[in-house]
Amino acid sequence: MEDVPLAERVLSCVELIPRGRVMSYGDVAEFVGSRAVRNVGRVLASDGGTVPWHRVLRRDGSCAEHLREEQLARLAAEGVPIRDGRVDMRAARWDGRAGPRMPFPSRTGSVAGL
DNA sequence: GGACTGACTCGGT
DNA sequence: AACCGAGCCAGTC
Repeated sequence: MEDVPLAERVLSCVELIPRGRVMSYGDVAEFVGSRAVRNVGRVLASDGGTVPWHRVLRRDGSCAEHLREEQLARLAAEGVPIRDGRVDMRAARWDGRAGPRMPFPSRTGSVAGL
């Protein structure tokens, strides 16, 4: 994770996202130790075909136009909660550092998935 | 070496 | 809630 190109770190991170969970572009960037949040999208645009790119979306749960349909379809198939065309980030957002089953640090005080 | 780009994010209106 | 403008930085030309 040091001399490896950012692009590879990004791809590795995306591969780690468990089924049924999502991360925002910003989360991925932070996870790989970069603030190049825009590059995450660029990396996926060129090499995303090899990783579960559909588990990466915007912070507000919406996603890029050209991906919206397929992304939502795939996520829905994995059981990701979707409300009115956007992913329910509160419930599906995954913090790689904390682990797949961690409840959410309560911005809302409630637990994920409820 | 410099300028441009983008699957983003955030704060202010 | 939606729109706008500015900041961000690795890759590409």
